[in-house]
This record gives sequence, C-alpha cells and structure tokens, in this order.
Amino acid sequence: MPATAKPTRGDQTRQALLDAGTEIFGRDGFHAASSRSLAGAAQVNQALIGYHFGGKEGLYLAVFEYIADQVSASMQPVAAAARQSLDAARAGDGDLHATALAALEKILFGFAAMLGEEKTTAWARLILREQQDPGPAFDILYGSFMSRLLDLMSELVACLTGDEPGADAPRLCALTLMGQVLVFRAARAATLRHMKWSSIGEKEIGDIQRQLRLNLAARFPAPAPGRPSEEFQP
Amino acid sequence: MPATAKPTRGDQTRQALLDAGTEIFGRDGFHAASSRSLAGAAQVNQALIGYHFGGKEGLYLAVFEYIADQVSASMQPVAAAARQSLDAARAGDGDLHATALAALEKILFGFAAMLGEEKTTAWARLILREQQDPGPAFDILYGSFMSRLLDLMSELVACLTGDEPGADAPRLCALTLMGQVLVFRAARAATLRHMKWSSIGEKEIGDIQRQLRLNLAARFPAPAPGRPSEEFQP
DNA sequence: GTCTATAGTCGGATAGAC
DNA sequence: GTCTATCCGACTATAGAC
Repeated sequence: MPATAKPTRGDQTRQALLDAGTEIFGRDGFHAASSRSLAGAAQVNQALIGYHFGGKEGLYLAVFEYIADQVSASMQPVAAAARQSLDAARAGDGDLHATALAALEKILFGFAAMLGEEKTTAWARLILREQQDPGPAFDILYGSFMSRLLDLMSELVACLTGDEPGADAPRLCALTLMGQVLVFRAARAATLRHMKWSSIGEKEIGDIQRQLRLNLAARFPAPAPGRPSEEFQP
Repeated sequence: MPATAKPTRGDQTRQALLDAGTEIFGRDGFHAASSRSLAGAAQVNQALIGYHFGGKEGLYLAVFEYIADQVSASMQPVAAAARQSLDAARAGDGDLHATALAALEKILFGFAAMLGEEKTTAWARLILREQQDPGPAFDILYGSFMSRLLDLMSELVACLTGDEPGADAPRLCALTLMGQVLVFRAARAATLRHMKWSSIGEKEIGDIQRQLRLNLAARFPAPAPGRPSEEFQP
C-alpha cells in the first residue's frame, strides 16, 4: 500500500480506531478500555474492531506498532546526526568531548520537547504501563527504538567518561540521564505540584531544558588538555 | 485502637484486604481488579469488601493511606537526620557542602534500596498510575510524604548550588535527581534488557548506587575555598 | 466493509440468614 | 462479622442482513 494512495473507507476506519485506541487505551488501560468506548471515540461501529484487528487485543498491539513507527521516525534525524558527527570526531575531525556532549543534549532536549506535544501524553501512559508489565507490546517498543536509543546514549556517555563502550557504567549512566527527563512524565502530577505549575507548556519545557543542560555540563566537564578523562573511581 | 491490642477477626479481615488490594490493584489497576479476585487473594468473602470499606473504591483509597503511612515511616529517620545535620552545619558546625551532599546521597540510596524490596513493586505501580491520572488517592500520597521529600531535597540542592532555596532551579534539580532513581522503576523492563539483567537484586542495586554516587559527586563538586559556589548561568 | 442484534460471560453491590 | 444467593448492568465476540 503506497503512502500516496487515496485512503479507502476501510483505511479510514482502521486509522480512526488506531487514534481512538491510543487515546482510550492510554487513558483507561487495556482492561478498563471497553470495545464500546473505543468504537465510540473512533465513531465507528463496535463490530469493526473485530473485523479489522481481530479483537480488542489485536487493536492494542496495532496501536503500539503505530506508536513505535512514529517515535522511530521522530528520533531518526537526531540519532543519525549524532552517529555521523561522532564518527567524524573519532576520525579526528573535531572535539570528541564537545561533540558527544552536544549530541546527548540534543537527544535529551528532543525528549523534553515531546513533553509538550499533546499526543505523546497518551503514548507515555501506554509505554509506562507496558514497562511495569511487559508483554508483546513491549517487545515492539524495545525492538523498534528503545534499544537503539539507549545504546546510542550509552556510547555517547562512554565517549565523555572514557569508559569502555560496552561496560556497565556508561549504560547505567545513560539510564540515569533518561531518568532526568522521564521523571517529568512518570511523576507528572508530583512535578506539577512541586513546581506549582498548572501544566507543562513551552515555558516549562524551556526551564526543564535549561536544567538538563546545567546538569549535563556539570556532570561532564571538559577535560583539562593532556589529562586523561577517565572518571575517578573510589 | 492501641497498636498493641490483639487484632479482632474484623481487623484481620481488613488487613488481609489491604494486603491483597496492594497486590491486586498494583498488578491489574483499579478497573481490571475485580472484587472477586481481591476477596480471593485475601481469602475472605467478597461481600466483606462492602462491609469494611464501603466498596471497591473505598478499599482502593484505604490501600493508598496504608502505603503512605509505611513510606512516611521508612523515610522519617533519614529525613530527620538530614534536617538535623543541615541545621548543625548551618550553625557553623561542619562543612555545609559535604553535609548536604551526604544527605542527598542517603536519600537517593534509600530509594534505590527500595528497588529491591518485594512489596514496593506493587507500591510503585500504584503510585505511577496515580501520577498519570491523579485522583483522591494521589492527594493522600502527595500530602503525606511526597511534598515533604521533594522540599527537603530541593533545600539540600540549594545548599550545594548556592541557589535561593525557594527558586525554580533547585526544585527542578531535585526532580531530576529523583528521576535518576525513578527510571529504574518507571522504565523497569527497558532497564532489565538494556543492562542484560534478569532482575534487580542486591548486586544490581549496588551498581545503581555506585552510579548515583558518581553522578552526585560529579554534579556537585566541592567548591574551591574562598570561591563562590553559585553555578555558572549562561 | 458496515451494520443490528444478541448470545454468553462476568462485573459490583446488597439483602437477609446466621 | 461473616456468609450465601441473587439482581442487574456492562462487557466481548459474533452471526447474519445489507
């Protein structure tokens, strides 16, 4: 099915169900989301869930594939740029430390920016649920973008600390870096109250990004020239 | 009701339902958890949920009060110690920077240690759900320990950066610090795969704590004597 | 591909005996 | 306080007309 083809009625139904599924499954969870509310939100007949996706569970998995595709696509440019500039810096073309730091910052800023995109609220809820109780849907997520993203971040951290790329330390550090953005999603309600925010909009995202930049710069200071960049290990 | 009193049959039923509720609500969520499975897990009659808690929703709220009490109690010693040593250091008795850093580390280590306690898995699931869709249950959590904890951490960060205690920066920074532990709960499945761990046990918690210490020490280096400790603000 | 109608199951709540 | 029994609403899936 070429992307340019005019969508048939069936395609429209499928798409409406995918959008409704993202919203309703995200809001209510798999069990609490009823076929009726899914069909109602999509404004299609309830029996069409069975026809197009085989049932509620089939729609659920299809929603995750759809999300994984969109996240992969939105990540692709920054990941490719990071990989490219990293290769260039390794070939001696530029400052490796500054390059890796900039790439990490770009990745974290990208995720921070997603905090403000309306549709990603539902994505985050779906993903957080699957993280607590991973099923087939989580395999879709991890295989499509999570592993790639975390591996890239780990490699960038290794550049900054001088650790071996495959070692535990840079991989753990990459997780703690993601955590610094994730907290604003996972602990969203606590964030709003603690910061006395009424929502997370452009201003708040700017504040978050400033804090992330500060954290990154302090955590990975430029090494003094001629001095090894390995971290002190107590 | 004195804590030393011998529990009546009714007390035992209430307690069994609270324990079962923690487990079942945590595993399935509010909607997917059925009164029958709750009663089954507690090995009590299904009608007793109505008698003791007024219904499924009443039990749900009671579970959160119960969790809030336990978390508050487990936090209390370290929070009190942090507050005390902070006051002492401010009175000139000791190094304020080292004191605040040690207190922050103790708090984060405490939360990291909770990653290994079996019962806290269900707690985390319940709390994460409420964070996404806060209701009366979240008010119980925030009012009982979250606000206190985040305020304390923010104050400690302010000591380390020289920021004004009530300013946004230290409060945001406190959230990013919590995020560095939270990620191992909120993104538990991704953590296991990324680190090639099969579970998060004592060894893994040790690794996490080492990484947290490294992050903290690098993020808040001891200030050169006589030099102001304010962070560079670009 | 879409619709209506319904079969079959399971949910929460509660009345009333003990 | 605990139990059995039951009411009634809501659910998913599907058969069959169009």
